[in-house]
Amino acid sequence: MSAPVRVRFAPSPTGNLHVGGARTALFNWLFARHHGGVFVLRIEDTDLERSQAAYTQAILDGLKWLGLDWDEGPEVGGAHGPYFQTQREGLYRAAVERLLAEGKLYHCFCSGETLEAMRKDQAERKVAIKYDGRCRGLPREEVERRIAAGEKFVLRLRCPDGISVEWEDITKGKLTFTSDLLDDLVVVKSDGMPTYNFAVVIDDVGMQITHVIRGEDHISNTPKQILLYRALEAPVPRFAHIPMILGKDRARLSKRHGATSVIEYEKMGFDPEAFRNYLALLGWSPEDHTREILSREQLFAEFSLDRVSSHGAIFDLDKLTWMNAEYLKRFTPEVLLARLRPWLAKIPGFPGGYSDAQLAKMAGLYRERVKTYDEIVANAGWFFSAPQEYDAKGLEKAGKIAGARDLLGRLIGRFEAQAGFEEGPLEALVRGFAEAEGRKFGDVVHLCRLGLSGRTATPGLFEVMAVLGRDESLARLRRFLTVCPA
RNA sequence: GGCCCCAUGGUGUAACCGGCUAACACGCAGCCCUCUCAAGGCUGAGAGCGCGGGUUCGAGUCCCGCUGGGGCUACCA
Repeated sequence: MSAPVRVRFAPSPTGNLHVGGARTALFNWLFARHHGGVFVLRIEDTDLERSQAAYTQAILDGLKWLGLDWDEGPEVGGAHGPYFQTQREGLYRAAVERLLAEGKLYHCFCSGETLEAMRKDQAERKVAIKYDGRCRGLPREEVERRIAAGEKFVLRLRCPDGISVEWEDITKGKLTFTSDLLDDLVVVKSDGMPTYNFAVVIDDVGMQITHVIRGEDHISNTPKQILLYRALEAPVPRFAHIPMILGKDRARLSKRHGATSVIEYEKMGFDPEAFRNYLALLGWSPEDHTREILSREQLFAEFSLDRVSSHGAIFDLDKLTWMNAEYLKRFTPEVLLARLRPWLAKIPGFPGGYSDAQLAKMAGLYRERVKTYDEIVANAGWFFSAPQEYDAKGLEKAGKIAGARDLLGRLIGRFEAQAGFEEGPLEALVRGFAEAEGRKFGDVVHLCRLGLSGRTATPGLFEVMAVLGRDESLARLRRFLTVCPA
């Protein structure tokens, strides 16, 4: 038995959950579930300037919306907490003291301006930009004196020269870096907070993370972190760097490409399961790639890091939309109604006098006609309030039907005489009526549709009438009679 | 500038350790169905696998170079 799989998603609360982060979280979650491992959520809030508690909540909400549940982390706790980096200062300090005692760190008093000048010079000389180590050999007395004098300093890790740092990345294969190009990275900032690279390593070690699955933008951080693992004499986890999610121009997805945070997709009316399914297929595919609609159980069963592709993937709203529609089509009317309720509630007049059964039937009528939840809001409003106006094109067409108003009048008479109000008999009635009148069935249908909805496009007329009910249908048609072209 | 990653139709992917007429899906076009709109069914266009060299009987699949794209080069994460 190998050690149990422990993975983590470690966002920093400086914004909402982005689709890139969401996909990273998803892959971690799927990997953990596939292996029966543990999925840890850790909040990296060491950037005091930009971190906000509200964002932490937004990220948790985003993960919950996607249905990604974590086994350890905020709200659920766990044996390896705390799960906020700002609450783990003691752990960092202990590590720092140890490394300092072992001579693996050193104090650096260089100011921002000094460093800037150094980099500018290196840039001009077209040489690798890195800290030149000028504080590396400061005498102990000088260090102590300057600290006592209240000078600001950071702590840097002494990086070995001339060695090659490499690891076998699960998705990228063997990756190699020369330590000569690596900075003596800052481990503790002058405000006393650990830097990202340092905190990550301390926490991944402390939380016994076995696999680090993250975006490939972290590849170049990895050798630095490996050096840190070595300094700490801690086991190095496996790494899997997954490709970025890109905009249509192949640049990393950003606001200018459109919506980037998952909350925006929720607001656009996407179903979380569909969104999650779509995200799973961005950079990964199951062995049988002809199947694309995958339940969470199927994803758990089939997810594997070695089937993650190695190049960036463009986020395709069209395909996401298609997938969303596929999900809607698979829902029963009752399930659809349940998911739709928050959206329906925005419609003036909702729920009118309709029973849940009627509402479910209505949802069912739109199931194959809308691709997102908010489309139904835009299209089904007329169910809840009679039309105040009628589609201009529709009226124009009605005007071309000779004697439309009288025709409609006679049809209303027939409806009034009709005992029940089920779609089958209604259709039979209208077909018979059209034939008797020598009219095209379609003309009669279109006239009714316009009268009932004010629209030229709705679900099937007779199904609509059955849901609206006898009284409402007749009331609407009678009103339409007063404005119907003669 | 330096370092690193990547490269199959418009998009997402597939093609096992080299053997294809390069597959699936989205999107697109046309047709069918039809009371509208959808949905559905059928058909089709669209890549010869970034480019150039190798290796091999044979390469999208291996090697080298180039080009292109992306990422990182912070006391941000």
